[in-house]
Amino acid sequence: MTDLRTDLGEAVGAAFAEAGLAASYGRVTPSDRPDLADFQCNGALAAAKSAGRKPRDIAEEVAARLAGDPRLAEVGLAGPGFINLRVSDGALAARAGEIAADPRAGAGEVAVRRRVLVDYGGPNVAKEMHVGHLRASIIGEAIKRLYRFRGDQVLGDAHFGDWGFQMGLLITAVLDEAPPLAELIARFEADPSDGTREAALADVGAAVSLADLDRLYPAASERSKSDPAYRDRARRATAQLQAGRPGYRLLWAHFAAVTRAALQRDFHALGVDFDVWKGESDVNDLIEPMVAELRAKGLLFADQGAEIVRVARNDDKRELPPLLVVSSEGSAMYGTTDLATIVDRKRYFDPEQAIYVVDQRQGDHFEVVFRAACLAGYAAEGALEHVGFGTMNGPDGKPFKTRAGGVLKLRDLIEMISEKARERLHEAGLGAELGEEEFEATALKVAVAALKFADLSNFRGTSYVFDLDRFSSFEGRTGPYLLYQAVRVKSLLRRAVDEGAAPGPIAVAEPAERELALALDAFDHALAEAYDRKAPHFVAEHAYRLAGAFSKFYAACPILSAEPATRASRLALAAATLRQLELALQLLGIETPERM
RNA sequence: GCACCCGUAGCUCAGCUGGAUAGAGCGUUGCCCUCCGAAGGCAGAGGUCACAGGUUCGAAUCCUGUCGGGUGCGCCA
Repeated sequence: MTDLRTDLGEAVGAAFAEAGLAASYGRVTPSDRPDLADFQCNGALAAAKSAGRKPRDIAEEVAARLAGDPRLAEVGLAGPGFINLRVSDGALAARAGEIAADPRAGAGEVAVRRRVLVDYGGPNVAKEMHVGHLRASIIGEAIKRLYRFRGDQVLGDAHFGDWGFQMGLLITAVLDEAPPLAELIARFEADPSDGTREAALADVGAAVSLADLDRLYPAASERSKSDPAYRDRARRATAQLQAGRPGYRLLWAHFAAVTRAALQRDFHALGVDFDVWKGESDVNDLIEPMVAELRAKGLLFADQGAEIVRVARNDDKRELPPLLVVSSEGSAMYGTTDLATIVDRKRYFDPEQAIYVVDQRQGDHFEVVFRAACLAGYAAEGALEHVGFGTMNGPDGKPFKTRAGGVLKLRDLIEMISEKARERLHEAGLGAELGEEEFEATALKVAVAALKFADLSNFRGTSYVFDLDRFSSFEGRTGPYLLYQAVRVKSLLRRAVDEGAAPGPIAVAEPAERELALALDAFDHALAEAYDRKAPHFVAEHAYRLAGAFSKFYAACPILSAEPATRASRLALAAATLRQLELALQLLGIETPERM
C-alpha cells in the first residue's frame, strides 16, 4: 500500500520515460495552489534544459499521456510548465478507506531493518534535570520511537554520566564538607569486605542526600576552575576512583544510585524511558585493554604528559584536536569512555547505526571520537552519527535562566504547566466528572503535551527562545490543540455508539472531506521525512495539519445528523483520523486522554 | 585568530536537493455556539525573506562579500 503522492509520482515518472526523459522528473508534491490542484509536478521545467525543448511542450506531452489515468479527475497545465493533478473523488475515497482499515493508519515500513542504537538523554550524576535537558530527552525519545515504528530494531541508551572528573570533584567536595565521612571511608577501607560494605553504604546514604550533591557540585565545579590545587586533588580522586579505591567506589555507588532513581522518575513522568541505562562506569574495565590495543595498533602517542590519538586529516578545514585517551593524571576522559562505549556496544548489540542525540555544541567532540573509532576499527565509516540540537535560550539569546539567575528545574516547569491545565479542566467542568486520579493524570497529559509539542515542533537543529507563556499556552498550534481534536473525535465516536451509528464505506465529496483525506494520505511521507532527516518536527507538523483538517471538516460537515450512508462515511473518516493522530502523537511521546 | 551555525510578519517559528500568490501560531480587526466539545471555525490587516553583488528562463533556497547574532577550538562532560 502506497500513498497517492508516491503512486502518482510513479505514473508521472512513467509518462516522462515514455517521452524519452528520465523518470525522476516525475516527482510529485502536494500542490502549492490547492485552489487549482491536489498535487503538482514541476519536472517539465527541470527537464527542459537537458532535453533542449520548451518546458510547456514537455508538460503537454506528459499531461496527454496521463489523460487516461482513472485516478485523475483532471490534469492541467499552468504557467511555464507546471503539471497540475486533481485526484478523482473515487481514488481519494479508496485511499482513505485503505488508511481506515490499516492498523498502522497508512504508515509504511523501512525496506531493510537495521539495528539502531539511540544514545540520548545524557543525564549526569548530581545534576537535577533542568529545562536544558528537555530537548536531549524528548528529541531522542521521539527518534527512538519513530525508528522502532518504522521497523528497525532499536535500543535507547541513557548513557549515564557517572564516571568522569565530576565524580572526583564530588568525592572531594563531600569529604571536605563532612570530615566524619572521611573517617567512615577510612574504616571501610581498613576492611572493605562484602560484609562491611552494606552497612557502610547505609551510613553514607544517611549522611549524603541528593540535595547535598545538587548543592555541592556547582560550587566544586566553580572552585576547580580558579583553584589549581583543588582541581588537582579532584583529578587525583578521579584517577583513584577509576583505579578502584574501595572507599571512593563506595561513595560513588551511592551518588550514582540516588541520582539515578530520581532521574528515572523524572524521565518517566515525561514519557521518556530507556531500554538500557548503561553508565560510563560500565565500560571502565574495557578501557585498559582498549588502550593496550590502541597502542599495539600504533595509534597512541605521548603528548604533554597525556596519551592521544591523532585524528586530524590533511584536507580538514578546521583544526581538530586529538582524542585525549589518557590524561596526565592517568585517568579516562570523556572521549575515552565514549570510545570504550562504542567497543562495548559492538559486543552486546553490534548496531549498524548509532545515533547520538546530543547538544550541537559537541559536534567537534563527536567528530574526533568517531574518527578515532574508525581508525581503530571499532565502527564502520558513517555508522556513527551525531544528531545535534540547538539550545533553548532566554530572551537575551543566551541559555535560559530564571529571573533569579538560576536554572529552571524541569520538575518545576512541569508543575507550573500542570497547574494551568488544572485550572482549565476546572473551567471546563471536568473536575468532578473525572475523579481525582484521572483528573490529575489528565492535567499531566495536557502539560506534557504542551511542553513537548512546543519543543518538537521546531526543527531540532535551531536554537529557540524559551517562552513560558508559549509553553503553557493551550490554544493555536499547541499540544493541547492536538489533544483537543483527538478528544473531540473520541467523544463523537462514543456518541455514535450510543445512537447505534457505525462507520462504513468512505466517500468524499465536500472540500473539507477531500482535504481531510489528503491530509491522511500525507502521513507516510511525513514519517519517512522525519526518519531520513532524524527530525521529529515533520511528525509534529503532520499531526498539526491533520488536526487542522479534521477541525475544519468537523465544523463544515455534520456527522451524526447526516444521511445514513454519509454518516457512516464520515464516522469512518473520523475514526481513521483519530487512529492516525494518536499514532503520530505517540511517536512524539504524547499521550491522549479520554476527555479534557 | 581559525572553523561551524543562524539572520524570514510586531513576537515565536516553518519553508532552504531553485519553480506559481513566501506559510503557521501568538498578538491585532471583524464574524460564527436554539445544531456532533468555542482548548474550535471563518475572514481581514501585517513581509525590500539582514544588506550588496553573482549564477539562472526563474533565487528566501545555490555562490561570493559585508554587517549583525550564536557556538566550538586537548587534560570538564
